[in-house]
Amino acid sequence: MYSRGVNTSERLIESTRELLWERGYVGTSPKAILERSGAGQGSMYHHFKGKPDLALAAIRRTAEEMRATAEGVLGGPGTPYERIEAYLRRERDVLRGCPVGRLTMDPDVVADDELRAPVDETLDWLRERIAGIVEEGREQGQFASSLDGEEIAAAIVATVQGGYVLARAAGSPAPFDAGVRGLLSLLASATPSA
Amino acid sequence: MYSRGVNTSERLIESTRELLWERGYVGTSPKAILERSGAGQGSMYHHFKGKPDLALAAIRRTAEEMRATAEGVLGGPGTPYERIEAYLRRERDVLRGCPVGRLTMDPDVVADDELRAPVDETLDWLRERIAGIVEEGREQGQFASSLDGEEIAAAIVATVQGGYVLARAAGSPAPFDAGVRGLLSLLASATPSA
DNA sequence: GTCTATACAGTGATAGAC
DNA sequence: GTCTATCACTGTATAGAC
Repeated sequence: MYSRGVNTSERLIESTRELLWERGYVGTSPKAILERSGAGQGSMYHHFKGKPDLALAAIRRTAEEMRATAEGVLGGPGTPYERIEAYLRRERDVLRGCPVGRLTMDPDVVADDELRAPVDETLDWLRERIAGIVEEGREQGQFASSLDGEEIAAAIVATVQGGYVLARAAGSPAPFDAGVRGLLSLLASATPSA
Repeated sequence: MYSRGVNTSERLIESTRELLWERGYVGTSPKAILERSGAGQGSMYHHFKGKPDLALAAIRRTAEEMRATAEGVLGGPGTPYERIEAYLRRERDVLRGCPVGRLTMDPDVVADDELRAPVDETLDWLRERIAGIVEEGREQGQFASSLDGEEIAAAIVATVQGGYVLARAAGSPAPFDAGVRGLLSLLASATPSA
């Protein structure tokens, strides 16, 4: 429940974001959204065309937020390795998983191009952003020239996304942290001089 | 009486396995299972206590199968690096995702210890199995002694699980393959002599 | 073991009053 | 803009006949 200062449309979107993160698209019912937001049936269908429309607004906002969070770390100070390390080690609520990545396991999201688009664009942007940083590191001689920026970036983002899977399976953040350490140890040893 | 082919209980389990893979636990209804298996309502509740009980049987079988498939590659011939490469490059229906890993995004599976157990045990076994191979490679001098077997194994399994996420987001297997190549390039360069 | 009938809450949406 | 009423349909399960 949100304070009365925030308008109904806003509360609906925020409640939907929470539920999509917790239960996914298939597992989130309009009824649950209404209960959490404190809005009535009529309000929801006044502001949004239906469940997919509201979910789209929620997914777009979550995607934007994830992008901003990542950019805050990746665009920070430090060497390429340090910025990648900062991204990998950044504080996360590991057991909750990634609010964007989890949507890829939702059949109704993947089947709908409009719902999938923000997910695709965000993860694509993230890989490109990291690929550029790896290339930067190569040019500076921090990484071996044999490395491919896009491939390393894909491995980095996959390690994070897969780390969530392992952590949720285990009921503990430990496998996530182990994977991150493993990847960083490989990256650290992939220097031209090593 | 085997003359009529596969028995009903078997068909129910197989149909449930398919649906869990395609739509997850929350997205799979008893009705859909009955339609796909050709069984009637009564048969299902005769053989199984309900949806969770049937799902448990299906998940256990899928987990066993995944383990056998992985062991087939990891226990094969070749150096430690080659066996890990064989595991990473093994043919996969990438866009369908991992039938075990995808269950970790299902709130009702993660919330139920009995349903989560086969998922946990399988991914845990996989990490341990690969960790042993990495240790083997270290002892043989193929991998740098600075590497930690369990950490590298976590990174490997996470790259696969996360690769599925990236591929499904993109609607293409390309990011999965890129991540695998990236990880292998890092592993290949993490030799004591490199 | 399998079938049909039944139950009853939940889902996703529409209609119309205020 | 928001509310309540209503609706057709699905989800999950039980009962009892065959």
